[in-house]
Amino acid sequence: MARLPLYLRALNGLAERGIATVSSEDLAVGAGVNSAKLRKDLSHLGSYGTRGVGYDVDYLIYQISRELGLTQDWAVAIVGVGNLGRALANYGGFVSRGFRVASLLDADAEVVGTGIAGLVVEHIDSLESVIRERAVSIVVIATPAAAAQEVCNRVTAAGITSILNFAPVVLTVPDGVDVRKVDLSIELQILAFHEQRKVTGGVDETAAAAADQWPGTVGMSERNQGASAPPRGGRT
Amino acid sequence: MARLPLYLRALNGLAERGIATVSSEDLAVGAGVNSAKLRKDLSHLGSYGTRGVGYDVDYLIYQISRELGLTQDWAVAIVGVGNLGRALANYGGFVSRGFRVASLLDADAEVVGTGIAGLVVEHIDSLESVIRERAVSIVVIATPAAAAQEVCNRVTAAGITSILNFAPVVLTVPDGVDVRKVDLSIELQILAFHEQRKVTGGVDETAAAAADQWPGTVGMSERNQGASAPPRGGRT
DNA sequence: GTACCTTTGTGAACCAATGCACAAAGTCAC
DNA sequence: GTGACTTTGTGCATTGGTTCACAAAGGTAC
Ligand SMILES: NC(=O)c1ccc[n+]([C@@H]2O[C@H](COP(=O)([O-])OP(=O)(O)OC[C@H]3O[C@@H](n4cnc5c(N)ncnc54)[C@H](O)[C@@H]3O)[C@@H](O)[C@H]2O)c1
Ligand SMILES: NC(=O)c1ccc[n+]([C@@H]2O[C@H](COP(=O)([O-])OP(=O)(O)OC[C@H]3O[C@@H](n4cnc5c(N)ncnc54)[C@H](O)[C@@H]3O)[C@@H](O)[C@H]2O)c1
Repeated sequence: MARLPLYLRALNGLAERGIATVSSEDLAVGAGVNSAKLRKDLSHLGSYGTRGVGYDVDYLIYQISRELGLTQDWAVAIVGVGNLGRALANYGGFVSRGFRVASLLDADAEVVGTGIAGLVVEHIDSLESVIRERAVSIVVIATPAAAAQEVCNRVTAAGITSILNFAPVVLTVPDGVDVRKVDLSIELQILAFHEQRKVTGGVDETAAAAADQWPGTVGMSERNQGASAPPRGGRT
Repeated sequence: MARLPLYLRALNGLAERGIATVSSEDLAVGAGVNSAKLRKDLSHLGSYGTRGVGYDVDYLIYQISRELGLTQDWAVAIVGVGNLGRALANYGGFVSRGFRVASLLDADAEVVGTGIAGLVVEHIDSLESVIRERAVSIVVIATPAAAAQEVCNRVTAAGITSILNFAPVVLTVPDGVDVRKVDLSIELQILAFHEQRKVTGGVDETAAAAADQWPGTVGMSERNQGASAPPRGGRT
């Protein structure tokens, strides 16, 4: 379940503050979810709670870590060492959670060879050998959008089945490969959407009126001009 | 709907390639969703398609942009100019989508005053005045976790109702405030979870065996050994 | 003008996830 | 030891979202 990391984060916070036991209710608040949902999620791992008392924090941390596979170290390679790649490389939050940055790779000769976060940036040509020799199992793609699919093809061909993609494109991958994407622009757009709703009290007031005046080239007048870029190829 | 930005991204890609019309089927592939879902989503905005032909790309871009509130400019302030804050400030993808970075703010005297992406980092003390004077409507929090709630309190008090949070904490906010969070560690943990499943063919093989040997303090002897580590500490 | 073909928009079935509510289980105080 | 209290684990109804499938709508060709 995708919420386990959230619980883990909350539990770690409790452990740091020296709290030994927590009820589903309190933990749910800390993780920002409903307590019934939390209990149901945890019950899928087994019966690790004690009725009348709650859950033992350390023990639950261990069980969730095990379930998530965090009891082992994962080698991660970051491809594309630009603004974002550098930030990721310097981020301490990965290492502390069992993710080890095993390699930084880039195509730019200016960047290759420079040192970042204790690593030397390697050339993208060595991608396959790095993956093989350092047992990399997760690849982070932080290249420009145009290069992402190409990088993706190479890493999947090299046997990688877990990819975290920051480039704003939908990656096409073989079956069995997991891709998770993070698109910050999309997050902002969703916020803007809600923000707009708050201001106008719904798009139906000012905007709907403006909806009809389409400033675009032709509108869809006579025959959708260039339109119908023959769907289905040039099948007509 | 949270998928509109995805469609918009795919549409922009089509527009750049000079494609004037697209069917729901093709667009769905480009956005990585089911075509029926896409049609249903779009029908919520109104009837903007043409049966037998599809959707006019430019017109649909306009309609979705309007729905998302992207026809106006949004002023964004980034609080916390560390590794991540700098990457965000340098990212061109925001500006091109109608988001303007109006201010960079930080608490560190070393950082305040330095120039990044054409802006000068300002001191966090001026947070409220910056928000007010530059009509900031969205705040991005990229501070360490410990400072996030405090920053959040201040910006909500200043009237902000849209926050994008990168710090790994659950923010508590007044009603009516939207918070979206991005936690990269969580993304990696989810990948690790699936990766582990692939390798072991389910946690029930090797791991379940290991489940009972809890290395924690007490170990739980007598009843239901592994399970139920004496909640409430080493209370025995 | 007519017949055919493509694609939309949507009713209806389906599925998964959510939340409620409560009995069972265990703790704590005395 | 006993009884009251707390909290888990889960059956069940509900909700929301996804997918199927198809009639209606419009375009294209001749
Ligand atoms: N910076 C951000 O805050 C941010 C936010 C959202 C999304 N993104 C996305 O993340 C990606 C990276 O952003 P960025 O700001 O770091 O861009 P950037 O241009 O600063 O960095 C991209 C890096 O990738 C390298 N690269 C290009 N082609 C490559 C290839 N084929 N193989 C390996 N490396 C290659 C470049 O040399 C460069 O160092 C982009 O797709 C961007 O849209 C970035
Ligand atoms: N760097 C990453 O790739 C990454 C990935 C995931 C999550 N995060 C999270 O994003 C946040 C920032 O990460 P980072 O790597 O940029 O950290 P960082 O330490 O490099 O930067 C944090 C910045 O915030 C400033 N700051 C501290 N307290 C402040 C306050 N009260 N007001 C304003 N500014 C303040 C600091 O001066 C510093 O410049 C952290 O919470 C981190 O967990 C970062």
